[in-house]
Amino acid sequence: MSEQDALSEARVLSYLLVASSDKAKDLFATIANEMDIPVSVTRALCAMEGPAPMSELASRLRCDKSYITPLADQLEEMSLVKRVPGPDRRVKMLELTPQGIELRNRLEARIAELSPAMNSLTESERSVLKTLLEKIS
Amino acid sequence: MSEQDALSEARVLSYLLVASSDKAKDLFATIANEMDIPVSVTRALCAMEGPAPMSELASRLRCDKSYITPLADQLEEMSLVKRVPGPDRRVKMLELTPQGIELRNRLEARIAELSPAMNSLTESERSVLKTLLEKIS
DNA sequence: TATTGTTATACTCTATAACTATA
DNA sequence: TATAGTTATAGAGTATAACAATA
Repeated sequence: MSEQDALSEARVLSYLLVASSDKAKDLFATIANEMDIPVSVTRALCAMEGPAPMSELASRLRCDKSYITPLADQLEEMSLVKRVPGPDRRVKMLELTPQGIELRNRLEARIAELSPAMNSLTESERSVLKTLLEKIS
Repeated sequence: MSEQDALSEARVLSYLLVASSDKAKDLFATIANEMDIPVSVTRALCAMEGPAPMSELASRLRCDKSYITPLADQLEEMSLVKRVPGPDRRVKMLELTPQGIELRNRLEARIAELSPAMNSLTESERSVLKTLLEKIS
């Protein structure tokens, strides 16, 4: 591969990453709209596993902590998560409620139905993609 | 793979796509900041190849055409592109100027230096990633 | 003094809708 | 009537900075 091709590859790959993530965001928007809930809520649910400090959700969503407070408020109002005490008294952990888990499961199912990654790739391709994305994240 | 794992995979993969593309956007922001130009300009330059209608840039950037007008104005003010006549008189094509090409080359070089995709993946891994991303785009 | 989360505010990005000119 | 681009405006999403409580 020539040096110029290598440079051009960097640009194209970065552009493709931006484009495909925009597409993933469109998918969240479509599903959020179907389910009549805010996109921010769907993204938060997809980023949550077990109980974790609010600051960890901020880092997973790559946003400022000040964005998490009203988001967590909304999630609590919708009874999807609850704030629980953390290891020290400054920390508040977010924990999915049973309703939160149930909604997250429905989200997963719908994403699986609509996602181009699920529809256009084989199982082994998805596995490779996941590995590669994890390497660059 | 169990059915539940397949669902969870869909969610995790979508989350990873969003996260990695956000990271790619951060990269553009960092470089734009270094070069003291707007992020929108860097993204436009990376999405442009030969002369193309303004509407095509909109579709490459996945934005509304109304966003392209002021962006093209800015690109012209910076002497990076010029509007040239298209196949019919409604269409305006955007064409990179020599300065535009020069800046795009510098952008490419900087992306190649900083991009996690270039730094953390081998050449063959990048090739696979590009193929997979193109499949789902 | 440093850190977690909160609050109030401001800003950036981008879309919507109405418009002009071509087709 | 439909399409490409333009304009003015509005809205969503998110960050910044100052603050409170705790470490």
